Amino acid sequence: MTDPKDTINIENVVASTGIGQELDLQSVAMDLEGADYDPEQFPGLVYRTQNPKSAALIFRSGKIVCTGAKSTDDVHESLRIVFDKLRELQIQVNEDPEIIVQNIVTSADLGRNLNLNAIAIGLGLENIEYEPEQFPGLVYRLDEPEVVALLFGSGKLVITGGKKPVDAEHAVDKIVSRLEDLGLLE
Amino acid sequence: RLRKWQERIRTKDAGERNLQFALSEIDRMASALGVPRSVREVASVIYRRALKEDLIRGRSIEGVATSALYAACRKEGIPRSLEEISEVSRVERKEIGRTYRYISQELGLEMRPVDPKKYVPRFCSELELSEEVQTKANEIIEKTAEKGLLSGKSPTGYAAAAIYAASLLCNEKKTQREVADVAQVTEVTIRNRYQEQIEAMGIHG
DNA sequence: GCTTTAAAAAGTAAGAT
DNA sequence: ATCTTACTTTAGAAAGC
Repeated sequence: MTDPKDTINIENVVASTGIGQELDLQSVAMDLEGADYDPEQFPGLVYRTQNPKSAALIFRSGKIVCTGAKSTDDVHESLRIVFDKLRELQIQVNEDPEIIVQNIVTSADLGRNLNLNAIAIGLGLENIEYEPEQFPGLVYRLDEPEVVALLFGSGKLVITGGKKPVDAEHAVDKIVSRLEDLGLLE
Repeated sequence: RLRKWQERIRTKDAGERNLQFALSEIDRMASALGVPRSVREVASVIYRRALKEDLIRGRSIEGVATSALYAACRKEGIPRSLEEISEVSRVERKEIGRTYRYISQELGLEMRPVDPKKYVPRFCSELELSEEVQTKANEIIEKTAEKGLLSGKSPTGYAAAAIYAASLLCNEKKTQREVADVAQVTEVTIRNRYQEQIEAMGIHG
């Protein structure tokens, strides 16, 4: 059987950084083509990169949030593009701004259908949240690694809240062993 | 000092008034839903616990009261869907669901997922279906749920599909629209669940 | 608390064809 | 009846209301 760990795929990476300079978003919005800026609605300016695909939220303070990238490498590549665009507008950008990964969203497949009702009771009703009237996934919060897993009847799952790619692997291992111990993964 | 004393009384009175308002709202909604007195009592106990644990801060009294009633109905085995609950509340469905999940978690209510069979008697009586249909619908729910068909599916849609299927099998046919209306789900949902259930039961209509 | 961004999972819903 | 689009849930940062 294929190891569920091998089915892990990073779907989204959220990271934050800063250019170390204050910005006049109004003028940046004018000069940067494709920029969306509506301060009434949200204080950040939205700038999307195409390759790799991502969305950067640029703030007046010079801080930036990058989301939508498929890997940590893509986050760095996307932000490199954003930094260069800003430099083209004669804006000073620090040499190598520190980029901090804040969250990684992953998907995986256990390869078996899951009986969520049995899992809810097996894992302990106090540890899970399963309200199929509101959402089809069972919400399972792990302490180590500190991530949240959404389990579906198809055996597919989503893991979010991790800061390193290995967090998802550890989470999948723990979930698999716990379900096996309960005899709910057969 | 005298002033502080008055403030305490004022605060106490305000708190008392809020509690009375919440309890009267629970009573009003419970009456509108036609649930027994035991459910209102369970709901008020849940509300008082939420109040004691300070879970109302940042939330509306009405929202917590409605969620307490929703939880109470489930605890008492006569669930009302969020859709039904929201019709007698001035709080919107999404907010009721969120608040319910919050107080359920914080108070450790350990609520089990709603069993679709719990909706069968009420839905069937609204449709004027016989005891035979109810028994058949329960059987369909029981057997298909055992095969894992229930995972992730909404209890009302699941029950509605089983009732629709049972009505056909017992020659007391109700249209998908009629069943969809009492269960407050779409015909598409009934169609989808019905198809899966029939397949799993090895039946053909 | 909310606002905005992106992305997956699967169920449900609404409007169009 | 089927298709498309959209909304539900999870996490996290940003600045401001």
